[in-house]
Amino acid sequence: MGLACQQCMARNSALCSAMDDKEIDYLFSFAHRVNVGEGAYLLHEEDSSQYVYNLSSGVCTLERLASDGRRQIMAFVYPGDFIGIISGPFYSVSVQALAPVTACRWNMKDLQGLYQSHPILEQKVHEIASRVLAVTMDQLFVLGRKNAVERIAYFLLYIDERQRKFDGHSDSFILPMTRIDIADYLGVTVETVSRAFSSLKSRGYIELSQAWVVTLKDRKGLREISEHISG
Amino acid sequence: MGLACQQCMARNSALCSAMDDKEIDYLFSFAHRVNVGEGAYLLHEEDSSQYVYNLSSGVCTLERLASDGRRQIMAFVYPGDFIGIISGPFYSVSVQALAPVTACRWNMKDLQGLYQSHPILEQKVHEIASRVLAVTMDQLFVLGRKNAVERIAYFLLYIDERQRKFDGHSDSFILPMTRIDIADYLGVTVETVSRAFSSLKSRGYIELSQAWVVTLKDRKGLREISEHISG
DNA sequence: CGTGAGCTTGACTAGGTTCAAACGGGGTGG
DNA sequence: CCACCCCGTTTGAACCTAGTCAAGCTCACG
Repeated sequence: MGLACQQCMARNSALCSAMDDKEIDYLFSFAHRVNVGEGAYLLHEEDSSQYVYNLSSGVCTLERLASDGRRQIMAFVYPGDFIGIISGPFYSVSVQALAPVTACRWNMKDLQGLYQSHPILEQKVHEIASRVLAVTMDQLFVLGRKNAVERIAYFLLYIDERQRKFDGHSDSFILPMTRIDIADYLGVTVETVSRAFSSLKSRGYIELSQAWVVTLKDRKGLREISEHISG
Repeated sequence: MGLACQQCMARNSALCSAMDDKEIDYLFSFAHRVNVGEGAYLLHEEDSSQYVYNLSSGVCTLERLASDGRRQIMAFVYPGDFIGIISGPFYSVSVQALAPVTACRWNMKDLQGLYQSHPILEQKVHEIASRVLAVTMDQLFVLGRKNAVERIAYFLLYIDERQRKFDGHSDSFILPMTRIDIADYLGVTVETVSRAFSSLKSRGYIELSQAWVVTLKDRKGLREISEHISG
């Protein structure tokens, strides 16, 4: 377990970075490793929230599905992110793997038990939850007030930010999600996503060597677009 | 202070309800009372988050303002609600009073200091934060996937729910916010809000004796509309 | 080399925005 | 006390963005 943690992609996550190697080993001695395949669900919104997960590898969507089929993706979950850190009876979102996923899982009770000996843990967990709330509010603003192209520009900068630490510091990255996922994240249709990509491409802001390989040619320009700065 | 707490409209809030009268008195011995007038800001998004507030009376908007004037209201804050329970350097939203507001204010440090002697406090605070996150995600779904009339139906049921405990159990309630506020909450324009109200009114789902006095004539119907159940 | 899933593009439609005007109710000043 | 005004709301008409439906394209895979 100790070795696995040293190599874990989540090694520098908000939680782990607060502890030294020995403490991490101790924390992870309570953890179970979980694997789920592409398209499978790590958890469902109606499940009782007894587990907390820390994503080690892969990418997930955090989503909610309406009875009529409409879907809203709340967030994309990357290695190092925590899932299920809520104190309520149920997760209120489902988590689906976009690519094969490995994660560490704790019993909520175990984790809460550790709070007494490691009070920093509880504080960190609260910090993580606060961060999630702030990001969700960013997203609220996007869905409430931005148009299609602004949303895509925002999305690309956001993904760039999130994946930079995995993909290295190049200007290109590979999108792990489909256009449908992007549409369901940004509250638009696939066609609108596609048209916005094409628009940004034809105007020279991005390059698409393949549909899912994006190169940001003009970050500053994208930022102006996403912030609605007419220039 | 003890007497004030007994009468406080927030007496049954998530936090207070976890403690007995004596504990509440102790908790509130650390609190300061704050008043702000209509239209004034209780706090700004860029302020450092050193205080936590508990609204005693009045109603606030929790909002974010873009440089180009676009505004998104994240939530309406009612008596008993907490504001600023985040562990990050800044509030990331501003809080504006729709009507004259009184609130109890704690120093975040003081509150955190109480965690040791009253561990239930920390747990409750986390529960409140979790609830806020879940509600914000409901809101995300609304902005991402619902049309104008569905949004208004959802909004009316939500306000009804929230205000029922203050306005009594009648079918009518008084909206404390303007149409513009509703528009900025639901991610549409004032005109669209107004048209949706008119539509629901002409179809018999609601009554408007004055613009801000709403009577729900058919809660079930409104629920079906807000859930997009075609009937 | 054929197939199919995912992506793009086009033409048309619809729902919401924009701009403009009228309405209504509460408050102020003559 | 009434006329006037102002602000928020409603309504109307034109416009436009994004949605819908349909066809064609690309590329990975069998």
